[in-house]
Amino acid sequence: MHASFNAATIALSAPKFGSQFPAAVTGFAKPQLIINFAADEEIYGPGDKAGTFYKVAYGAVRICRLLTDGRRQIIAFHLAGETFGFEPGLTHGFFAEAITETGLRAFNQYESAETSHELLSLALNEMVRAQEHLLVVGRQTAFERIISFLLDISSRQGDLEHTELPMSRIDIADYLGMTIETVSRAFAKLRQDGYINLPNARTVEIRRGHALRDLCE
Amino acid sequence: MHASFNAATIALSAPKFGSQFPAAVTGFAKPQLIINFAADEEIYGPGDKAGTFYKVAYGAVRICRLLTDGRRQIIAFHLAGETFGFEPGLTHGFFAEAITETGLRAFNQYESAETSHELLSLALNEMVRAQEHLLVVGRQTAFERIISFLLDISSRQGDLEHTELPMSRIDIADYLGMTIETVSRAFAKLRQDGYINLPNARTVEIRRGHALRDLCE
DNA sequence: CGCACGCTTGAAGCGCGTCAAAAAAGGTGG
DNA sequence: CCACCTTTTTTGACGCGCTTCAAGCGTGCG
Repeated sequence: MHASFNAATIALSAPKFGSQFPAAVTGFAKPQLIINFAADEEIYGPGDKAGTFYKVAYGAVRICRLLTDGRRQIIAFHLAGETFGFEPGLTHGFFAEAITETGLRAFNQYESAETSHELLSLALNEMVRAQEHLLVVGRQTAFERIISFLLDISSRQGDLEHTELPMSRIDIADYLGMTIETVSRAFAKLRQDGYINLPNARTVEIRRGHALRDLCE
Repeated sequence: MHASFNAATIALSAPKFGSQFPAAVTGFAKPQLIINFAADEEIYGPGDKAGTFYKVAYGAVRICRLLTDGRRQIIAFHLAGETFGFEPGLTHGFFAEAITETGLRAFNQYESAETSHELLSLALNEMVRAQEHLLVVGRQTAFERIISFLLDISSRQGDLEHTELPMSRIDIADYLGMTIETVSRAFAKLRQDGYINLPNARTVEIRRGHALRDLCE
């Protein structure tokens, strides 16, 4: 909560960041302030002022939304190197929370016209990510969803054979629109069938990535 | 198929359109060419060259994606006045198809830097639409999904008490991640419980919109 | 150590999908 | 306008996949 407040404060009140944005987004920033969040700490929530976006320095972030009875849908996970936080209006409509201990670099969305094209590209990619996730959640079986998820995360981490899952089974379930029990059973089945190793609950070693790809098309 | 080819041709080879884009997007265009499509005609498909976006003059459009075994997910419906077609890469990743007889105005995405902000806004709105739809598909019951769908479509058409559905039950099912039978049963239940009238399969009269809103939160 | 929390596994129930067929709507030609 | 066909929608019966409920298991931390 405290660091969350700092995040907004720093990002919105430090005009000196302006000239660095274009370079920073592409990864060529000068040494820059990193805002740290503890596990499960809120980064922003519905109603909070928008206009800032974030690049994950380390850790992982979940974007989610709740129904009034507590049902939760995680819209996206963001890992190190990825960018999130853009919204069309003046305020956020979703929660962003640190999953593990996480560091973020903040950028002001309206600071520089030069970033507009870059920002458009990021927004479009995020749009497509959500759209493709719709296919997974809407039309794939529980088993296929887990496979899609594992292939997605492992490819984004760069190492197919050794994948660290920063998120809990509950997070995975709420991302894929299922329950933790079904998530767990799907993992167990994949291990039994020799597609993956599970040294522990948060580590996945994909053994037959190509075969897995075929299983969820 | 034939008109589909025309669409791409006209939009990409007519530089005279350039100066009109900013005004056109905001609805102040000079008289402009409308490309017509028959019902179920493809507007573009995966692999087709992107860089053009479209504003629906009349009719309705579905954006969808297929799994290899034929399962289909409709990502979005676009009604008269709405804009679609932006993609991050050089080629499209989805199908766009006319649902009914439809007329479109085409715009070149890269023609004018002035549209960049406007385009960003459109892309962000489309991103949020997809993200919110994820909550519906991932976490709501079949019954709630139908309610969300009806409220969404009717509000976009402007008239809550009299809503025309341009799309079939199959389209609705593929949009909400369910089957046509379940869609039909949900409609029947809503009618039995007095929430809606169904003069015919494509016309819905919402009788207790506020109560419906409460039912799906 | 022992409690707490996250994960796994089992058993039972239910919502939705599947299969099947009737009913309604739309389209065509006479 | 009606007869005939096709397509869409509705309705019913049944089965399965996933959720729910419940209990064990492993691991970390005070």
